[in-house]
Amino acid sequence: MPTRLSTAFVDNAARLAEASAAVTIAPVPPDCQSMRAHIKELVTQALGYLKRDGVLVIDQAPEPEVERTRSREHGDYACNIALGLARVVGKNPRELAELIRSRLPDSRRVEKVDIAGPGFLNFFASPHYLRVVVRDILRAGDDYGRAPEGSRDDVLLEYVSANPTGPLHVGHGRGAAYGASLASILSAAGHRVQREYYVNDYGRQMDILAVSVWLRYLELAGERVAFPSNGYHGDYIYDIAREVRRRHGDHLRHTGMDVAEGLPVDADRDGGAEAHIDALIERARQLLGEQGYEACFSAALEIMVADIRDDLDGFGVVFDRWFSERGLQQSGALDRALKRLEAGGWLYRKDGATWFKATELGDDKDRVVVRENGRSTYFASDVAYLLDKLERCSGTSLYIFGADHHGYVPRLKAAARGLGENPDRLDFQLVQFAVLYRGQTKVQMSTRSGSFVTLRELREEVGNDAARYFYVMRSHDQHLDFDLELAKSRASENPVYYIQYAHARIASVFRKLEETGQRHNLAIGESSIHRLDGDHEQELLRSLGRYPEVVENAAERRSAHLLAHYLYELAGQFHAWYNNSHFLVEDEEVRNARLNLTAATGQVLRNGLGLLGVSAPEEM
RNA sequence: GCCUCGGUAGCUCAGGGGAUAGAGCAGCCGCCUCCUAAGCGGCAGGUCGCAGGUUCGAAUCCUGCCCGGGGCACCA
Repeated sequence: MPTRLSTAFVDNAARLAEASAAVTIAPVPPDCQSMRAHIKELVTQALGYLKRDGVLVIDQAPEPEVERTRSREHGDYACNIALGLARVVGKNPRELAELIRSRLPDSRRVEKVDIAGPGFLNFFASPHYLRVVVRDILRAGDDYGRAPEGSRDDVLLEYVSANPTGPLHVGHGRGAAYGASLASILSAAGHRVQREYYVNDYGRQMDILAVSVWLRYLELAGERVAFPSNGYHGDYIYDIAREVRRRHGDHLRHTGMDVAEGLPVDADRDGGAEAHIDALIERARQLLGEQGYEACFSAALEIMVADIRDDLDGFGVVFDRWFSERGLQQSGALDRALKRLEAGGWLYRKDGATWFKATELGDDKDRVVVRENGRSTYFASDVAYLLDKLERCSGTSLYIFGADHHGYVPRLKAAARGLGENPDRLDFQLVQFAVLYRGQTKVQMSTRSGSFVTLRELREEVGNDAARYFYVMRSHDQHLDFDLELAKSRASENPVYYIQYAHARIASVFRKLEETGQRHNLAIGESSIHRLDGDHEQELLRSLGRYPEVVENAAERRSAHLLAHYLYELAGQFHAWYNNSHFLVEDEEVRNARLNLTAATGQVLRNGLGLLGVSAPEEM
């Protein structure tokens, strides 16, 4: 197949775009595209030609699916479009494949195209392309694999959003690691990403926190008070109480008698514990007054949020905004959202409460938005926050929930409909649970037993790198067995160390080079890149070239584990090559070509690990 | 009961319409005078839970069943 400059096909593309609305042209120049996207476009254009010339009579050409082949015999990429389209246009698949092939624009990235099996189009990457991969990587550096910002729709990603009533535990850790990695991946794939943590700083659980803190505060002050069974029992409550004492001295002190007098019995049966703690909250409000209560409440909130934030920061998990639920009330956003539902006729009153007609919008039951007691529900805040998000973000509002929250999906979609918004702009990713193992034995997660439960303890035990990687190495959609022993192991069976070791080895090659007084000459390496003809080298080249589409794919499928797997594979290919051949050879062409490939591999490992929040050490 | 995620090698998991189903670990056998053996190579290992269906083609989609995780608040 003769080669033509790729600009030619861009021109073709532009002309075609005018000729046929069915053909859409991506705004990304071909050299920045992943190979997969590039081939997709070649096929799309061929279909466009066939359609324009009346050879194919179709309304809308389907978007071609291009996949990497499993076996080398089938080239590098395969497209099955002819198999799917054959029946629609009444031709046999192989014949159709031949037609498509005949109209494929030339590309220097494609060596040849075969028609195989029942009608697959098999694309073989050109040697030119494979060589250019190394050059591109070394030139783009940290930007290799990054699509231009804004080339995909904007995403507002909300994740973690754990209640600030206690420290993060290992379950939150998975959502945090997954969310942070996904945010980076989406951003690399060209989405503009806003990361948000929704702080539930309003409602009964927060009141219980405030009261728990206050009671511990009284205890520290020397009062004798019974602690409610439904309060927060963790030791961290004492820490907060100490801080409250430091700030407010004895100003919030009342006698144990005054606190306890006339409260319903704290009993497990018949909701006694609930009634007890509610009464306790009321009592705190009375005794402390609005200001005193608020002092206690806000200290508890502030300290807890600061702790969570510090924890996440230490884990490399960051947010652009910490969105306050209370803020929704204060700003009037909540009222506005309810009015919007009201205006659409989606609210009604029953039993003294205000209900949202979720059932008519796809949920399985109606939801209360304002309780009989006049307080709005958590769901009402959710609706208000949703509205706010959809107004602030032109694209997708992406939620990362623990799997136990899956029931929220239909009600939030219903809310979107009720607000008059398109529910397809919401995307929900459910993160399944992680179970910790120490070797073969399951780690019990009870707070009581003192075995570890917090994210911080996990990070301290296995380190941030292992924790970040382990959390995302399985599909988020899948239960995760997290083996602490494996995570700490410094051997090849531990995938994090295996990958990091590959990176460290690469750095060590360059250190060794310097020690021997030699220099890496990029230019010689580039012009000699054709000397990389060994099987291991060819395989590495192919994998390196695949990186951008791995990122693309991981973003589309919201699957960080695809990147984790890829890096593991890439590291494996490097180790195999390393063991199989020497880099610091006499021949200056071969040496520099190999050093270029080595440097490129290091760069891709670094970029990929960076997206996962894992460090790429120079030595280990 | 309803909703949801799953059942793929001894174990942990990829693959989620396509061409001979893949890794790692565990098992067995090999590889350091040489840039990190914290590594590499080889062998062995599978009725893709079961039964139907759709399709030119099903581990993959649909239905039913069996087995497991999780969820179904005027809680947050």
